[in-house]
Amino acid sequence: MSTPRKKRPRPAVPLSPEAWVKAAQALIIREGVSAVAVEPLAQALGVTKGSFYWHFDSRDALIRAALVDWEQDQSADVVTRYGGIADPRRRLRVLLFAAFEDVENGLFFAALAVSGEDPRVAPFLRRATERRLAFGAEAFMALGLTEAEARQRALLAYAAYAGYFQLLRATPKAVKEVTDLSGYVHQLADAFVPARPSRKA
Amino acid sequence: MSTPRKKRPRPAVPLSPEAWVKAAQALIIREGVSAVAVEPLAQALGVTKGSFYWHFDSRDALIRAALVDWEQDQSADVVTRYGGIADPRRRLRVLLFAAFEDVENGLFFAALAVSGEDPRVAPFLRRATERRLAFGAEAFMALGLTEAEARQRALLAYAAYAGYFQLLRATPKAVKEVTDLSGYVHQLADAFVPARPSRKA
DNA sequence: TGGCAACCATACGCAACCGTATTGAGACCG
DNA sequence: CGGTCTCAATACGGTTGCGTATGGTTGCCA
Repeated sequence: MSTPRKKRPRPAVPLSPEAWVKAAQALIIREGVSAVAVEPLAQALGVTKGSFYWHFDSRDALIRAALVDWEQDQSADVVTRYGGIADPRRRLRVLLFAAFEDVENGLFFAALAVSGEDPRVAPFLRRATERRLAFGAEAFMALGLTEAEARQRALLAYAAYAGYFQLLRATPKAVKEVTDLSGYVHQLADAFVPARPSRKA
Repeated sequence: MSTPRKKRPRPAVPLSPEAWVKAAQALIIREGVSAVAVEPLAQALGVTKGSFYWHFDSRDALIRAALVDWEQDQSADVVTRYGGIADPRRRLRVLLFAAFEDVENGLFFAALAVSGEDPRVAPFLRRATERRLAFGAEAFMALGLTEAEARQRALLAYAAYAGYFQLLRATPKAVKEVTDLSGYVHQLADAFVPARPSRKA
């Protein structure tokens, strides 16, 4: 009972919109987009709706903001990793390992895929998927595959990626007791990225 | 205005619990478990809640019934297809093709994965996943892989399966414009099921 | 010190949905 | 014809969450 503030304690530091966005993203990862509700979220942050509706126009606005924030991180990441690597084989393998390493991002994507019918989510999911598939197909074409082959293989690799995180999200136990993520990705890479001429049985 | 029934027309044929279960399953495929709501569902079936609560104790009971029904179809299917095939290589390939061919089932599974945190669906999802992974690992071990290798490869193949239907569910356009499902599965099978000794470059 | 803007609480109306209680219509059967 | 069983409509109360209105507290600034 040091400084008895008059009535309501008033949180030490005011909430920024970013705090709401981060909290929403964390919630999306754990429970999906539909779980982003204003009142429970406010309670978790130690405030009430009154605060939320000062920062945002609506629940939808918060969801949009969370998705936009994610999408921007996304593209920044891809560009960063993409720029340097010239050799297409190495590029693909680095991409694969980087993708699987970013668990947060993978789980977020899986959570979005869960709510793919949601009109708020759909465009983000579509853009992310198309961008990634196009990127993969391009890389496989650089390896010498025809466009049709490359797109098919990119879809395959991407499905393995998406499925992995879906399983990790839905039944983490079943996944973790099997592997050794690194071994998994190695298998994936070996199976999908055509090996160099020199290869053993 | 042939037979002017007194007041309410009374649906021609009474609703059975099965009708509710089927409707719930269709809804799960399209919009996920959380979309299974009694009143909208009743409206879609042309009746009201009063009917529903005669057949079922609660909304949860309906969801459980829908999941149980699915799970039983599942095991029946697996047993049917599994029984005959002795050659492990063929067994794996047949299994893969059969799995991808059953689009309904794949989409239903993907929808469940969406609601994996839901305590009502979690056990069903877990059982289905474990059963499938165990089956896959067993088949790969029959091909001569060690247990660790086999489980890893089963996880990989299953992730490709789950991811495919996740993508099909979330962004069908991106998937369909690529492939030719048959070609996709062929690639998958060729990549994961070790080829016979005789093999070309 | 008065005023204004930022930030938040409280209270309210509203909609969707769950579950219960009660009533009612038709079918079958004695 | 009366009873009873099946299936469904209606009406009600409760909960959760959205969005709005309004007012209160704090800090800054003229």
